[in-house]
Amino acid sequence: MVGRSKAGESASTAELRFGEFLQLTTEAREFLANLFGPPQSLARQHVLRHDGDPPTHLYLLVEGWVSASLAVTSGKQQTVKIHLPGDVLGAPSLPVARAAEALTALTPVVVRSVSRADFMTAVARCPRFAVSVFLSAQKERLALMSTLALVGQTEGGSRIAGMLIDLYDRLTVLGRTEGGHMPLPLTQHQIGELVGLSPVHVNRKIREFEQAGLILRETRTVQLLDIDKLREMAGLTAHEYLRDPEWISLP
Amino acid sequence: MVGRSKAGESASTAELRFGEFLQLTTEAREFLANLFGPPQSLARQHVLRHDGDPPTHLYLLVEGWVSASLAVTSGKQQTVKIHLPGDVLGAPSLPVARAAEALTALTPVVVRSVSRADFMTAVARCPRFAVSVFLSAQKERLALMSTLALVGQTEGGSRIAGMLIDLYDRLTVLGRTEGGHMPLPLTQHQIGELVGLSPVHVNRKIREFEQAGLILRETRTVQLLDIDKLREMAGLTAHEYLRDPEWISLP
DNA sequence: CGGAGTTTTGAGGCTATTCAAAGGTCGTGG
DNA sequence: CCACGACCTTTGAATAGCCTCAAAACTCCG
Repeated sequence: MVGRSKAGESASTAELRFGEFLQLTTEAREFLANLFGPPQSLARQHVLRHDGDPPTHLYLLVEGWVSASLAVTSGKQQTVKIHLPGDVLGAPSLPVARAAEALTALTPVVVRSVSRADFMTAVARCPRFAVSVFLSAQKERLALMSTLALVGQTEGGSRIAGMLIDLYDRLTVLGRTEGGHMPLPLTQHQIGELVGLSPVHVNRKIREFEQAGLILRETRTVQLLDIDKLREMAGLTAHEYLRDPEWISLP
Repeated sequence: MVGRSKAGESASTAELRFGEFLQLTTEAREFLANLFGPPQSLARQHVLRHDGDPPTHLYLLVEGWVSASLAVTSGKQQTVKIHLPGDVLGAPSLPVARAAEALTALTPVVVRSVSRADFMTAVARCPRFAVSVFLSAQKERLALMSTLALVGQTEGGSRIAGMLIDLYDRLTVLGRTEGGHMPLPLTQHQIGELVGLSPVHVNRKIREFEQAGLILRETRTVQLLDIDKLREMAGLTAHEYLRDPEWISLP
């Protein structure tokens, strides 16, 4: 693992996602390594794709955070997903002529791109890949459904707790948390766009959390002091994802 | 078209969905006809699946309306999707051990079921089917993203307008609207669970809509009197879905 | 050190919620 | 066919949660 090359690391990012539900064969590893283009570095604030752009490419996020957001008339924006390393960006707009979501780098990022033609060809040619990306898409649906439930049915405190727990759990899988400690490179304004609250109200709630001893803020970082309490506030049932389920028989 | 058999009608329901993005081959038609089991009738209020149940099957909705909803602690519920004829029910829970969404018949319904094993085998064996269901899944993600944007960023009136327009457009594709007229077999409580408002507030807003001359209510039916105005209130950009895009090359 | 962006705080107002109760509608059983 | 009960809709009043506006304090980068 030590001294692995840049290309090697990128490949492992791809395997992280596409091997999530299915064991990867050596052949599939080979296949994945060549599907995505070379790593590209982009600065914070860079817009990978505006909404309305023709969705010609998908991106594999290798490093950094990216937001996917929708504009509503009245100038407001809803962030529908915070993408973390390993995520595939831009897939929801595959079946439409103009991209629905804007993709914006929240931190400096590294991505590898693939044309939608190449991506869909891979889906059609490689059953293992098809099953994998199909199940990933369903997982994303579940994530959106959970967020919708949170935003639609709970008050501010629960929403923010839910957002923190979601990011914490996902970062933990990536090995990027440590004793309740996690990176959080989001402004309070951005948190508001994520959970459907005004920046001012986000501030008051976060402040309450801190005074209640639930969290501790540092620069671009938070420490979750009472994860169980936060999880309970969010009030969502955690999902147990299946790996290599017996009911999938590949040809 | 006249005097078509029950089985024939069911098959056409399947083709409606799976031929949405791709032309169906005769072979694929054959394939689809045998994938789903026989039509089953279920009464209104019947729960096809509780949340927490093992998600052993998917369902093709042939006739009627079905809601997919998530429970949050505090006893509230968020309806994440109103399913109409042609929809596939239950797919989001494919990758998890216990179903996240409950599926409830809002009207008397007819469904055809398929085991998840058979469904996933079809994905793995038939590239055309894989591409089709993959794109359908992305379309569902877009729908959820739009709903989330509506619920997260707009006030009550816009949310209800958005819900009406969404259902109107989907029913129109199915040929079930006529001059602004559409079926609406939802209680105001259910509308509230859909858009994140209390039943009382839903009532007041709907009442306002009626007094403003935007809609006209009849039993289990609404007439949209000013569709353009409602669409503007919703404030979401409509998506242009692609059929048989040139960038999909099948083996 | 300057300036842009971010966080914090206060005040007032609006939207939506809860609770409670009355009035309707519909299906069902007598 | 009518009467009853369950559910749904409607209305009012009080309250809670959140928003907007505005300005001050702070942070970070150049």
